[in-house]
Amino acid sequence: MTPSPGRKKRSTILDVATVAGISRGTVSRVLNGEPYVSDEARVAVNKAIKEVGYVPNMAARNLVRQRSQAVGLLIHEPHALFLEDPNIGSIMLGANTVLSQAGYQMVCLIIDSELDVNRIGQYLNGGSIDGAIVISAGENDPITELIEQLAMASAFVGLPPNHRPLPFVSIDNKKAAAEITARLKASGRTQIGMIASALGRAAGADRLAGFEDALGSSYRPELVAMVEHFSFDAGIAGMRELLERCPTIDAVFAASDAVAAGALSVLQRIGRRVPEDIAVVGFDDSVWAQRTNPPLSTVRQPASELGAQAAELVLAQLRGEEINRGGVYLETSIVWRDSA
Amino acid sequence: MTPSPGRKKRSTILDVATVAGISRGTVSRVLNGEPYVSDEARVAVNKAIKEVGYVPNMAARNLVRQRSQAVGLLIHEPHALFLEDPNIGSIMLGANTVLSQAGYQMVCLIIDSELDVNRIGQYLNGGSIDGAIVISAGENDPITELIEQLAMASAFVGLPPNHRPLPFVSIDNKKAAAEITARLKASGRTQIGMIASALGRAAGADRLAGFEDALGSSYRPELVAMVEHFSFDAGIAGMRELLERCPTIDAVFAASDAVAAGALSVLQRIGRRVPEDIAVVGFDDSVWAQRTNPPLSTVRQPASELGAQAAELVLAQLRGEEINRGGVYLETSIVWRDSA
DNA sequence: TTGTAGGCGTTATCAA
DNA sequence: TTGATAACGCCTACAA
Repeated sequence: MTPSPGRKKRSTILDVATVAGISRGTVSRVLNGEPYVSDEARVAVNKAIKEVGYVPNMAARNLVRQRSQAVGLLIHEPHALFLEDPNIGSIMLGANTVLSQAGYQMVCLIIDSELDVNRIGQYLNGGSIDGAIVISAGENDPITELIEQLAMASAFVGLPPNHRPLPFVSIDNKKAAAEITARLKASGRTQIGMIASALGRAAGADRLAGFEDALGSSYRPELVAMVEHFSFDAGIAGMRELLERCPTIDAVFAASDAVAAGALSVLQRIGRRVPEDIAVVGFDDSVWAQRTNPPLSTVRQPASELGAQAAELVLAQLRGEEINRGGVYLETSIVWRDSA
Repeated sequence: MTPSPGRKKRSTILDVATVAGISRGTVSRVLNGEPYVSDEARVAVNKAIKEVGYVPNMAARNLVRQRSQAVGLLIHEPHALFLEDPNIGSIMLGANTVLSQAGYQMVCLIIDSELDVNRIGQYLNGGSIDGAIVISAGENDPITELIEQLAMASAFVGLPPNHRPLPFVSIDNKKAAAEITARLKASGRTQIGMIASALGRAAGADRLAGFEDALGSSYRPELVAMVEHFSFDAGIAGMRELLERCPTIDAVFAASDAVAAGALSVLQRIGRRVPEDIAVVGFDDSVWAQRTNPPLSTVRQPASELGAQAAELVLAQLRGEEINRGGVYLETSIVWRDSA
């Protein structure tokens, strides 16, 4: 272990210029690949750069350029969800790929306390990032307000809270929920229930709305259990509640795969056969879906594409382009496995 | 959607000073909570700050201070693992809590391509972060080399690659693996196999070493299946291989819970009862462990504590303190559930 | 094609 | 206790 000797002293453009025997201006031009530099100079500079181990100081560069060439990915999830939600990882990877290719550094900022909220406010406003991708902001999110006030380049994954008119990319949760519910109905089930989660967020509320829509007049409110999160544990609680309220229930639409997995575990424990006695479907087509027993029928959501498109949206704004009003909707599809 | 009008113009210290009717120096002193400022001035400055909506420009501040008050969390995982590994989320949360309380911004940087490697090299060296926490770097990792060369404040979660003498916090994989294997043996199993993963990394290699140690003379090489990753799919492959090589196998130590879950799915499909016919144990005590059927006996690893301690290690170096040579080891424990 | 010099927004040193 | 003023390292007109 080192006795923490402090970082090595970094060399500056001036060092490079001195070694190369030319002016700082020319060094800078080489650095930025500008035209009007003699090959001779270019070669000398590159040599000198290697020699002194020069790396540009970002703070100085950002200061004068008034931009950072970085985009933040803000993650604002309740603890439990953050650990479970496989979509987040895919979204991150998708966004990173796009930003990376455009020469932007993606920096993920996680918001997990009041302290974080303030600090990140500074980070956004202080010029450390040029734009932001926001994942799952809750209602009345202060960060969302800030982003709107600053009119900074941004893109939400999922609908922005409080219907703020901000750029976003999302799936149509309502439509997708209606589709899979309809399929359940078409397969002959008659007592179809739902474990609805996170009703405080658009994704949660819309899935319930789609469920209602699809059922129409046969919708029975007592067959809906409302739970807090899109989590396994919530699935357990929701399934128990449903069974208690209606023991003869023969189908369940769980608001997410994790919820469905929780529900399955309850059914398994009490000996209900899936799908013979009761059908279960989920939402997300996450890694969970293929690993439950039986594997889940579910709605496939293009998670990494959501991240990628959100990144594109931010980049477009950074380029000063007009962007499509009303947000971007990506297609979902139904994946039918054995659980229904 | 806004026509991307560009961000609002930010106000500077000078604006605040003008409004408050005093000099920039005093404003700066108020901002940094320094002594020797009259109450009168302090009040006037705070009022002016609100009035003009001032937020410090980080680039300028970082430039003059020569530090960024930010710590990077570098995630360098193969795609699949990143999406599955529940430890990563806990580590992130643990580290963020500590850094946040110390007034540091944690920024996660994900390394997923060659492009990323170069860009992040600049990010590290260019003064955008003061220190780095590194999760799961592979052998001959260029970023690790850079960190060592720069002698920058750092902490690895898990052992640093190539035995580089860098600060780290880890569990004792070998010891923990030996313990759970011994327990398996003590429970009367006689044909104990292992699905060993990620042998190219210390965590993977050490778990196998511990397994060998515990078995001693009864160790049988043919009862070890080597797989690439700590993943569900690898567990499937490994279990199949083991069954083929030794159909009478009666216990399996899987190198991670995800691997164990994959193994369980194979056993279930072919109708072997767990734990009656064959015992299965995992490693991590991740969310997977409690959700398999039967729930997994496994090694509990204090993931969020690993993140927290890594953060402390970085902070200590940033304060210029000497740090404990030889790294920090955290305790593990065995959690015995129903799978063995 | 190259050099010069002003300025980006803060902090920090020194007088006052 | 406060106000000038010189850095911090880089980019970018402008002049040469």
